[in-house]
Amino acid sequence: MHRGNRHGRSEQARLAVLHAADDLLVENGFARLTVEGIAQRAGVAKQTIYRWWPSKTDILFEAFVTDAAEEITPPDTGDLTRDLITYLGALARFLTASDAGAVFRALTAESQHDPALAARLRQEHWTGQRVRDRQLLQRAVERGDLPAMADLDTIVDRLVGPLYYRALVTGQEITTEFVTELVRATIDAK
Amino acid sequence: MHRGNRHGRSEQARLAVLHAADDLLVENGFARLTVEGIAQRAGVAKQTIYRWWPSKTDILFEAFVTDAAEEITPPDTGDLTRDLITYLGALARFLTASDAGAVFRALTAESQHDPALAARLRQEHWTGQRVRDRQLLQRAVERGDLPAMADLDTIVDRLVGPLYYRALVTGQEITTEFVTELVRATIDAK
Amino acid sequence: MHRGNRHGRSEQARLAVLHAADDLLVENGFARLTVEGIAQRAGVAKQTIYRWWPSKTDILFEAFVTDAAEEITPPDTGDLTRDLITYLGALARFLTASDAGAVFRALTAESQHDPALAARLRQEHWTGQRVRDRQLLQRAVERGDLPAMADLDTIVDRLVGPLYYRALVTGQEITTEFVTELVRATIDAK
Amino acid sequence: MHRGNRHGRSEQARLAVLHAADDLLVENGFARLTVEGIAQRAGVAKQTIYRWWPSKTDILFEAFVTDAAEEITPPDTGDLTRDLITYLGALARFLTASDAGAVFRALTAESQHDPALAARLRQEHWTGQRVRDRQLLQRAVERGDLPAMADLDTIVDRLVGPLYYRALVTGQEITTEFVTELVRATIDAK
DNA sequence: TTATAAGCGAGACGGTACGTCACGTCTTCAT
DNA sequence: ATGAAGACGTGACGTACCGTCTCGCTTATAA
Repeated sequence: MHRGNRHGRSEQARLAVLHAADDLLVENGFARLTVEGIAQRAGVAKQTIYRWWPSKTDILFEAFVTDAAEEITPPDTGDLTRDLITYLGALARFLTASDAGAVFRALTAESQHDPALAARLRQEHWTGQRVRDRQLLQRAVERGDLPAMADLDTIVDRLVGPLYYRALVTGQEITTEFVTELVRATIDAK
Repeated sequence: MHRGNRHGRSEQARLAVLHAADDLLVENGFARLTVEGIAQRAGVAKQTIYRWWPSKTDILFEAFVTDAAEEITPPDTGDLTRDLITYLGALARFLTASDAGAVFRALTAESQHDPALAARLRQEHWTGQRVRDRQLLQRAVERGDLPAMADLDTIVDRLVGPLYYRALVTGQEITTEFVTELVRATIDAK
Repeated sequence: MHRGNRHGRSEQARLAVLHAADDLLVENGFARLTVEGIAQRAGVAKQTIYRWWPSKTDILFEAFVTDAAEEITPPDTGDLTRDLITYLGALARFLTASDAGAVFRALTAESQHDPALAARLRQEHWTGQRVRDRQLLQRAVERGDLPAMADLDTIVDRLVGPLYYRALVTGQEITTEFVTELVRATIDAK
Repeated sequence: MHRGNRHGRSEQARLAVLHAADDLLVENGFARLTVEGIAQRAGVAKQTIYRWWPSKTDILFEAFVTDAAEEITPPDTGDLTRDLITYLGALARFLTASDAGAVFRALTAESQHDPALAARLRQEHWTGQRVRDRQLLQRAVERGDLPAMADLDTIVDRLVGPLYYRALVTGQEITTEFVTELVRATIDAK
């Protein structure tokens, strides 16, 4: 329960802040998310927040990293097409319908205005996420389901790119048909 | 510079505001863009801004719509592959390296936090943009360069989605090879 | 109602702040007097206070100068002893029992910690007050009730000094007998 | 430096706090005197201060009582006029030019805002100080240098009052001539 | 000669108020 | 009627200290 400093930081306060930030984001949206509001909701002093987090996006970041990243880990059943359809469906649901996805969207949006946040997202999220995304294809290559010379990075982008695009950029709906056709056209036709 | 009169709104003030907003966004980023700053830079009263624009994103929106949308109109030379590569290259440059693209990124980011802005972007930008994007493929269908039963909407998403994804979401570089491979895999292999 | 700047400062807000500061000082004491409290009581924005007054002592100062200084102007009936007893009695009451006196005590106390305030009190209060105090004696000299060579400044200090001393320093009571004896010993015995 | 034990408080810490408070008051003034600052300067934990002193004025009070009160004990050579002039000169120096006097002025100022401190000053300082001040006159009465019926309390106030008034209230200079004239007029003319 | 407990340095905590920034509204005056 | 100027009420910012609260270390007795 204690660490680092002599007797250290309150884990209770830390978790209260993360949950309060999460809740308030989902309830009111990022525009109305204030450090004072988080402090009040968490029953914590504002100074305690500023002591440990440089800004409110850092709070969201920690909340995101803590409990959200594994929501979008691809499955591995050995059936590439089925795995992809499952995964992209879960990804669509994460991006458009989950609380963790709301945090992700807010962070991605803010990273357009904040290069430091953008860098942190790249280093602490995308590095790992791209590895996880590739693995699905890598295993298919190893099984012989995909040609060995395929540029896996580009294939990953061709699979997930259209989903992020619809969810974050144009706001179009992501239907089952769209996902199915996307996977079929990208993989099967190869 | 005083232009108060009884014959309607000052075009001079309008343009000064749009350019000031544009410049300040590019110079300082969205986070430091304030209505007061725009007013000062434009040599205009704050009230004049609030009289004509509900919020600072509306200023950016007008600046974007006014002089930016045509930057990303697809060409039409009759050679589908070449046109697509040209277009996607221009799109990548727009998204990552142009002033108008900076405004677009800021608006897209804010639209994550602001449903009204999201709706306005859909109605006043994406509706037209998707039509323009489809036309390129539609003409290819008419020429017989693409099969008639193709789901053009999905193909559009498969072409531009990965670009927006890299530019706005992961921040990865968009190389010529990436664009070429993307077009080849999406169109030629069909 | 308007002055200086183009259309200017709100007299209503100014008075509300002065009265709120006065009231809160008397009710709660200086230690609990906060700018936020004054703003709330006055129904005024904190920024409005900071726009016009550098600190809360400046508010009190303005309240003091505005409506308090003339409470301690010496009378002039031609009877020196009687005038002095009347005046010193009023002064004692001002110092120990009046709202204006509470403001004066607070300002004098703060001036011990704040050289700028001390200088302002000297220039804007004591300069005039000492002139008023001397006039009483000066007129007595002119009437021949006091010897012409008397050092009036020192006599003023010998008369009012013990009162301020008791009221502000030791907190002793100031009785009628004390005042009478003080005047008798200082003036009559001369 | 650790001095924890089971037999009471650390004299070292106590003195470090008193000296730190004294020094910081003289260096920065009362307004910038904080418990945290004292703790840091003294190399002592904040809690150690709060364990032994209810507030920062109590620290100053202890510093004042410890090493300052005897600076203003009247002399006794048998020559009343000379003793008074000596004493009032020392008092003036104490009030306007000594470090102990700075502490005294700060405490007196704060006592305007803090009735508990005012009461403590009366009981622990003024009670004794007034006795010491009277004694000078009392001995003169016993020697026959002053009439037996004189109201010694009032005479004390008439002698020291004008000095405190100038030093603490109006900020006027206290010259040798002023002191001499004050004593002459109060004592000799009697 | 060991254990025990008081005093200590350290510093995190919930708070209050600070002084600043920008918001969006308003009123005035000049054009 | 419009625009430039700018004061206003509002609300959040990030900081400074407040006074309280553990924590783990040091040390002088008392078992």
